[in-house]
Amino acid sequence: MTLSEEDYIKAIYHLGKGENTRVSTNAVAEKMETKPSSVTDMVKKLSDKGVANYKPYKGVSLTEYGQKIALSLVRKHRLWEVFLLEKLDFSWDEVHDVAEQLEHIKSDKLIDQLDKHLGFPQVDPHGDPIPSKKGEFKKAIKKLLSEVPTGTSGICVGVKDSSPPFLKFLDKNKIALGDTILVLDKEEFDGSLDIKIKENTIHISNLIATNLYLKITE
Amino acid sequence: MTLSEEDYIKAIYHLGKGENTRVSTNAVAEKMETKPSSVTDMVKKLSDKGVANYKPYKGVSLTEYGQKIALSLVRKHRLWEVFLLEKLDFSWDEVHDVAEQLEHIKSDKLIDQLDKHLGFPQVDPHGDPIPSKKGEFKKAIKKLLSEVPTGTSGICVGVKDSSPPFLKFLDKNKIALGDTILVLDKEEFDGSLDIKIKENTIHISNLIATNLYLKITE
DNA sequence: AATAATATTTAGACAAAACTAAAAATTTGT
DNA sequence: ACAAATTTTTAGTTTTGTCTAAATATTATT
Repeated sequence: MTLSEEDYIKAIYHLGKGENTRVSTNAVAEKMETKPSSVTDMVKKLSDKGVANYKPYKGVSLTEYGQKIALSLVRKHRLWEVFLLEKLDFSWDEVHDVAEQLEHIKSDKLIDQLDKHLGFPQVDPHGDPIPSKKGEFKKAIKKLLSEVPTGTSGICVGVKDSSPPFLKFLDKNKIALGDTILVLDKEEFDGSLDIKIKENTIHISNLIATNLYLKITE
Repeated sequence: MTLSEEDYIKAIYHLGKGENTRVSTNAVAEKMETKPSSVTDMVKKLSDKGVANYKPYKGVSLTEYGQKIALSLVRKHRLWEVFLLEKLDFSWDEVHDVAEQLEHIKSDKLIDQLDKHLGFPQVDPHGDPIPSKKGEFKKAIKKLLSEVPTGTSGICVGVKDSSPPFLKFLDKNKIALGDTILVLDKEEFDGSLDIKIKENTIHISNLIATNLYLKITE
């Protein structure tokens, strides 16, 4: 697969949210920052190659083969993200763009050894699961911290309220995007909770918990 | 620079052996495994871009700017080679092809952090020096083990005699390509020497020493 | 159900990087 | 120095991936 073909495969995969749903030409064009006519040309080619399933005016989906390729790209992307964050001290928001380039490197040995070097991680820095070599992986869902049951562990991936006072609060309590959070206990009465975050145990109010998004894998 | 342009720049650089000498169209074509006419087109383009200096029928050389680009590519290539060998357990002969892809990744932070992660190595697994961020580096030369003075340290990069008995000897004495060798002592009388190789000190005959190539940086 | 709005495809063109075949310049051999 | 051999360039094509503009199909509106 060429670089460009791989990018289209990934776009179709992500627009279909991992399900094998048809996606529209315009949706792909917007995601790829290209024109719909270019998309038509490319999905025809991908169809000829047995990667995609294209019906004029009806959108595209990936074939089994196409999904395999997509999952292998996702695996590579997420492993590189872990590498950049853990070994090269990149920050949470810097990893994506470089991983976008690294995912196209072609070498099975490279990715197997990278996986080993990183200790076979299960999720990337954004809390998304890393597909296995065979393409198996658990789904991840995003939930408010206030909505998960006691005992749940997840990765902090976003805030609902992004006002300066709230962000300042997070900073003061050393809660950052990318941190792993474990819910230790929930107080029925006021909805406050005890959480473990980076070796520390802290107590937070319900208001805080209703403004923090967690990504959890089932 | 595009991927293809970068490959041409590297080819011109290496054919000129790092010196800023003119190289012929045919030489570039052979190295790039392409046709001379394609080279003519490309070097014209590189000239227009201020990267190369092309005179019809007289060959090409790199401008100052072109040399900077070449050195940055060499730096990236060699750092990735060290990474593959030291962190991902690649072998001596597997690193080149993958590094050839990785060297095109565009991210200054990536390469700076990789350098740090590897402990700022001075040479790559083939004994070739790694240019600094600014493009400075020492020259490396290849010499027979028998010809270097006592106290010299270098990397074993090749054999003159590649007959099975000799290769078997090397294997038995645990001498492999990529190993660092330090010359401890030379015996005037028969030209035999004491060398340190991977924590072990061994004694080898002159015949052996005249068949092993070492790469040393001044 | 007819028309308007939107989405998609087709047709034709372009830039990058390669190729082939033929022409032109340079180098070599005598 | 001149013909032969070699090297290099030019001119014209091809492929990949993109674009614009025009045509066509689908969906929405009244």
